[in-house]
Amino acid sequence: MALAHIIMTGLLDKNQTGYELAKSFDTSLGFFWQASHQQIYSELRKLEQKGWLTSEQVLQQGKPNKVVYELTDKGQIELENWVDASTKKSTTKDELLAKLYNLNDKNVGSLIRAITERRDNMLKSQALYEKIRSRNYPDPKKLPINKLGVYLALKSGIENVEIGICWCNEALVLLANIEERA
Amino acid sequence: MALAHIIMTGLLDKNQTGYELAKSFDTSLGFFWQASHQQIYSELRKLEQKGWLTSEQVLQQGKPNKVVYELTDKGQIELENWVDASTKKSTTKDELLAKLYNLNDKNVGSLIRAITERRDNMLKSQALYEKIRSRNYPDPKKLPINKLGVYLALKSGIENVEIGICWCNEALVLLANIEERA
DNA sequence: ACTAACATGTAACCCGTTACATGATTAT
DNA sequence: ATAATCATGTAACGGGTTACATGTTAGT
Repeated sequence: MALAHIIMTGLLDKNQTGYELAKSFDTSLGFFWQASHQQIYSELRKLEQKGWLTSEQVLQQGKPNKVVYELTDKGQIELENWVDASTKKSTTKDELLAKLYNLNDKNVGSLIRAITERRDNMLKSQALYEKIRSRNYPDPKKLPINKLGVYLALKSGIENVEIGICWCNEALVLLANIEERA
Repeated sequence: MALAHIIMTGLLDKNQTGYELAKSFDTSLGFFWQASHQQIYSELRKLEQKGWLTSEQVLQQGKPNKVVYELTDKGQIELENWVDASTKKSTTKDELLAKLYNLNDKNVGSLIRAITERRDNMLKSQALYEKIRSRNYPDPKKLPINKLGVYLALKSGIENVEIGICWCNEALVLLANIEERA
């Protein structure tokens, strides 16, 4: 049931469409949860049926019409209950590390390419997160309580990409040595 | 299809039962992939049907009989193709960070408890990983190629829990301040 | 001409979780 | 007594992925 609550979390600050929420899942929400637009649209309809959200059609010209969702009081109560309830452990699915278990002199090249690709992605994420940090959280000591949690989540993301990038660089050095010998 | 290949990876070194593989998913494989025993048993049967594994019944006394699986040549080829194929991005699902977005003076207490629990779990993981490191990888420079990949995966896990623990500690300090004021 | 952004959706399928089930042995 | 370890499994349900579908406007 977590996706439901994360979508509602995305609607705390401002009302949004499914499309906008999907974009959030590519950026800010994206470093701790992934969801496709199909999942989001279908979940939004379920949440409205439960009375946790309301929706409003907005007609547009030159663009498709859109549906803007808003959190209800009932939804807010549900969110609070979720926060207080027990929290599931975080999970990771990382094919790359599994592939590394299979390292040999025939597949070093493929693995070097995969690690390089990961590093490039992480560098992009890092740039994005740092931009958000310098814009919205230049002085973390002065944050009001309602922004502190978001800041902590961002910080976690930044720290993770940082060591992720270091790890990629170190791994690439080690694997480059092997490839030379082969 | 990744679970299939990760199970086969688990059978590279030695033949194992579903039960033993499930335990690996609680420890070594566990920091980059999670799977329940139900998933593992059903996947093992599928893999045997595809001819990527073979199985052998081992009768035991005082314990339930067990089924030991072995990787076939066909399975090894399949594994190699998987390593060379394109790698999916790693994904994370982390409820705790989502809950932090909802931080307010009423739920600080719950969040402090959740972060404390996470830190305790990470400390346990850290102890386990460090034990594995000191036992099997005391001198990483002298590792043969077939152990280097596993070492790199372990290193990634160790680095992740390390900064994870630091992050928890910092977060707890910040949230403790808020709780005092409330 | 082609691609990206905008905006939403259906359908089929596979993956993953939860609950339930069995039954002996060993340790606290 | 109670719980943990060993060892495997079924069934129901819900979550998530992949493929397909539509149609305009703005930029290269």
